[in-house]
Amino acid sequence: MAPGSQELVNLPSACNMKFEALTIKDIAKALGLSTSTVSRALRDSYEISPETKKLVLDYAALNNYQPNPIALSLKERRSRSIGVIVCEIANSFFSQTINGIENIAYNNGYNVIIAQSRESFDRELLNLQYLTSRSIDGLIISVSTETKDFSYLKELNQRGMPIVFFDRIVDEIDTHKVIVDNYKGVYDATVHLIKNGYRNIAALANSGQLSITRERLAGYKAALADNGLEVQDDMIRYCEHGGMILSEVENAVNGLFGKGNKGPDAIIALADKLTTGCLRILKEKGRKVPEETALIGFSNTDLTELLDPPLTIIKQPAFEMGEVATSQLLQLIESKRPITRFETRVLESELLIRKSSASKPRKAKPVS
Amino acid sequence: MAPGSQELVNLPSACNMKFEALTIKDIAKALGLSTSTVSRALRDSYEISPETKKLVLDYAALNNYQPNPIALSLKERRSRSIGVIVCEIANSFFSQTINGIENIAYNNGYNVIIAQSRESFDRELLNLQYLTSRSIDGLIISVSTETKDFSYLKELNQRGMPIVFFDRIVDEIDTHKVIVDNYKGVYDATVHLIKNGYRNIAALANSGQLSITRERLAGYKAALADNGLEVQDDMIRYCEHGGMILSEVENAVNGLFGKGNKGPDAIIALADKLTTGCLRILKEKGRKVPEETALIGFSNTDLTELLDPPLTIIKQPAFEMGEVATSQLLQLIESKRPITRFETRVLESELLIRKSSASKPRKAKPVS
DNA sequence: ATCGTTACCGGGAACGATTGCGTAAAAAAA
DNA sequence: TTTTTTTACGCAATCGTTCCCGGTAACGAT
Repeated sequence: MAPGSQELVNLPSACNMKFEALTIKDIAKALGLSTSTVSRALRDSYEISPETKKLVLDYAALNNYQPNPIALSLKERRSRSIGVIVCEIANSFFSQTINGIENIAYNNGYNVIIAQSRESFDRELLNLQYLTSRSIDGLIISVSTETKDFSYLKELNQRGMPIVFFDRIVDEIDTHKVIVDNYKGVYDATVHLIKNGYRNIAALANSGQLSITRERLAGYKAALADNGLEVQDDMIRYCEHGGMILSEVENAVNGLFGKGNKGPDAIIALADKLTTGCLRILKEKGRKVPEETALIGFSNTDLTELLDPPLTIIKQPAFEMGEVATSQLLQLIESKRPITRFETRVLESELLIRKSSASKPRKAKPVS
Repeated sequence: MAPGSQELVNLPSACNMKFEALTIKDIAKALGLSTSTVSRALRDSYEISPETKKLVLDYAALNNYQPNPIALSLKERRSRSIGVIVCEIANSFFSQTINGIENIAYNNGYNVIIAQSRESFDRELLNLQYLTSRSIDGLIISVSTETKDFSYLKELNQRGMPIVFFDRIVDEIDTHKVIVDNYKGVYDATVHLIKNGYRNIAALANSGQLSITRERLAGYKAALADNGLEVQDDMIRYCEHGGMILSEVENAVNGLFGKGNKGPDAIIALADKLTTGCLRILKEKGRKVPEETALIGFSNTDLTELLDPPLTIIKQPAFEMGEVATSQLLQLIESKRPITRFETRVLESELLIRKSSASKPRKAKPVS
């Protein structure tokens, strides 16, 4: 009896208690071949005769053979999965970024393992260890607002783990990065406020060591300076926990309206969570937006349009950022020879002007 | 020379091009032991002398040994990862659920692979195949609004894949499930509208075959009936794509305000995406909320409070739902003997009353 | 001195797939 | 017909880990 004429139905029966996938060994046994032959037939090796190939291929197709990715991973010493660490996925910016990441990753046969730092350095470290212990092939990360110590990431990178940073990048680690032009985005937004008559503009920022904080504040300061306005240090407030705790934002905003000063007539919030947090606090304090205090800030929620008032926002191309980051990472992973020249892709942010930054009703004299 | 006195520093050097993890074999060689002994020492077997154990354990700790999860997976025929399919993670409800899922999963040494169906049946199927080919140990899923054919899921389940449904469940597949009391949630919300003077209440729903649609509409109809109001079929509109396409919501809402009828004085939206979508359309149409049309709906965004007007919402305990679903799944996965009795956990939703459903200004006669 | 017990440890076969190498048989060249 | 080449396949090692078998000491009991 020819091998192929055997019954094709002796696959693991559907009544098995536990799902047992068809293996290459099963095919070999069923067809009276060796596993090597089956493996080569499936990979379309030239060493296998057309007849045998057809036999194997047909059997595999009929019984829905799927190569075991775990065995492959062990053999090839790669897991075909990449790790992503963000502070939280419930944040629109990050969930959109993840969409972009998954888009590219899945198309290239990689799966994505997502972890959340929740703006905590400890959790970030924990996630990092977890992910590396799950032997990921590469890492995409936007560091937490608490992170000051990058030694672990640095060491990981030096030991050969491909890493791509996005949004909150780390200057001292040389690798691919994706950001928006934070300087320009905030500069333009600040100028927009100034043009609309605001003169006492405060900034609400994440912790100072964050790349986005530095770049965005630089844009803010430059815009003020270029328009003859003084940069006042007490008009810049930092939120060490990135607005994860509302009371932190509350303290920051209250600080702006502290004793003695009349408070800012506009606030620019330099992160998603801070923007909506700030609006919430302003409403709680009963300050009218934009009449008493204008508000503008980074955000990627499409709900900002429906807020009261509709919020002027700086929007990042989150989806695209995820796509770019993943392409860069896959390049690092799949490159034959080590890559030494790294790129930092800078995308453009978008300023969506709405009511929260409407022209200031001028009841006083024009600006000095 | 005693085995332990060897140098402990000949680990894979940090200058390796590619990160090479320490294996049990390396430890064995370095310590002059066999791999079996090292393995047993690490697992604290009684067969190993305390001295040898200490030797191995110290060496492992010093050189930061991490067992290779892939090799373990291959040996134990389990991947220690679970798949999650939701329609989109950018949806607050789902991202919060995922938080709950990850919380439990990570604490139990599982990792989570997330896939998005984007309310498309085809993508759901694709994800399903992808996840199973990545040999996940179990699946948590909320089916897409398009899904009418559950045969693939059913077959998968019958072949032994543990599955837990949440939110959008499938009645015909017998397994653990987590939902909220959709009937009661909508019933109460509808009664709330009636109490506030609304009489012509429309419902905006996902596609009709979805479990949540059926349950929620039942609550809606019962509330109307119990209060002597007639259920009008043209006051119920369906969105086959779950509001992923805004024009779909627009058509549905426009249908409500069609020719001849004066339109509803209140709308209850039976899904997150529909709620905000509906508000957007109402605003575009220039209809005042709640004066002309009240709005109430499912939502889990904390931004609804800041909307114009602040939205009355039915909020689901998303985080808890994720936790419960994961606990159930782990129970299915790790149970020694097959589980035949399944539970459907029903949690309570929360009605947060805000301005969008405020009492109707009564200019007419009280109700008949 | 011999046997049985206990304590400790190693050999080697799995898990599922790939791959270098060896080698039959068949085909081609001599 | 003999030699060489080609074709087509199998054997066995490998990846990192576990675990079933052994096996060998030491020790007390007989």
